[in-house]
Amino acid sequence: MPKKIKPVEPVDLKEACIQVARDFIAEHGIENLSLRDVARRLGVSHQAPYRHYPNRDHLLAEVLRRCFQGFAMHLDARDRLDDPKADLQSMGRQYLSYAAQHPLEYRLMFDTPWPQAAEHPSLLQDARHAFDLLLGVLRRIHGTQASKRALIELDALYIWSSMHGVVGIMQCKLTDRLELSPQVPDQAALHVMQMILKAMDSHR
Amino acid sequence: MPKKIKPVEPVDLKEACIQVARDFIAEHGIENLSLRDVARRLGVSHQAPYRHYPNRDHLLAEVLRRCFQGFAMHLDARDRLDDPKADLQSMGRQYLSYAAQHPLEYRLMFDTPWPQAAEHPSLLQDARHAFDLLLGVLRRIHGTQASKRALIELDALYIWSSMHGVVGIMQCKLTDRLELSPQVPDQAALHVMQMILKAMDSHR
DNA sequence: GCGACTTTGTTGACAGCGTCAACCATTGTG
DNA sequence: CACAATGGTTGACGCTGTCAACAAAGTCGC
Repeated sequence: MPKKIKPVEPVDLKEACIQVARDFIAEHGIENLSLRDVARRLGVSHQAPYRHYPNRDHLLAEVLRRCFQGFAMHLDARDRLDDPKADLQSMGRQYLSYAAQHPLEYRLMFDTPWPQAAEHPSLLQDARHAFDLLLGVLRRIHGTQASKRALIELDALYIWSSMHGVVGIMQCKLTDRLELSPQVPDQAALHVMQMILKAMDSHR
Repeated sequence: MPKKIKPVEPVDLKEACIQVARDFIAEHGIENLSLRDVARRLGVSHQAPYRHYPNRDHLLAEVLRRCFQGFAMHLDARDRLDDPKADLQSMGRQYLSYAAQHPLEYRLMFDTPWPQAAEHPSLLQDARHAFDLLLGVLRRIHGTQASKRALIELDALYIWSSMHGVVGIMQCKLTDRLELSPQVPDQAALHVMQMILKAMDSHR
């Protein structure tokens, strides 16, 4: 399977590596990705990518960054609604649809130990940008007073946690294996969103 | 570092492999664990473990199973309280303390792609047992009528999701990197538990 | 124009990995 | 005693990431 040679003569090998790596990960997940395979698919020697990335992790970090950009764009492309709580729901649905459409990228972003993040500040920045989208919606709900800042961040972490958790549980198909009631898996994500809104409603 | 030879002559190499693997994972995480290293630490040839495990994943599955057993025991060792909601909180705290004390095992159980679960039914069984502890507490809250079964399972998934999510976010130290308000990281887990209880309180 | 230097890519090596195959030692059991 | 099973060893294979040396081509100072 990894023999699919693509004898391109890329204008920019650096960029081509990222693209090939993204495609591979989207199809087969990150675990079996190797730099040598990337090189092979580009019809280039196994060391060529090393001219552009000091090591595997740096390529990974760049791929990860692109994923976060795509993720943020996906969230941004939601149906925007005037009512902030309705907008939060819309964002939640969009979060779920991203996870459903790009399960492997999702896992890469949120379930894979990051390559020494300190060494990749721009990665951090793009991740932060995605998080800011959530903070933005919450600011519309709670207001922008400085006193609310901590509350907003706590709610953001809570919402993110819950959504991330349910996606993770759905993705590893644990639901199948725990012998739950038949309708439960389908409803789980929705239920989580309802619970989040309930908890938000009873806010001080 | 992996040169630490331990020339034991174990009564049971099969068991010793598990123990060494567990120790290694608890100390260095799973990513760098290799069967050859396990063998080396046991002062045994690199193929010896293959007499007892057909491949790497089968050893991993066994390690994972032990982790779930330990995890369930930890949850079971909580302060048991008569009030079911207080007991749920107690369980939540215990969940957090497990994650704090055994971060690498925790990640192994919940953030690592499982070795083809279908092939390891006993692993599934032990994971299920841990989940049952949560279901048990929720049954004390919601009652045991059959009509409540789906609701209980949905709540269980929700609670698990939220707790798992916040642990994951705390563990990958994202909180440090998102430039949150200083007090937020400390309060995050607590806040999530409060939100869970709020959502549960406003139940139909 | 030309040498020096940089950029980009190639080839070849090395050690570590999981795994397969063949072989050896011990230990019951018929 | 023969024999098979059990548990361990040695050696190989192809894969990986990475290091080192080298080659070709472009770029700059003079």
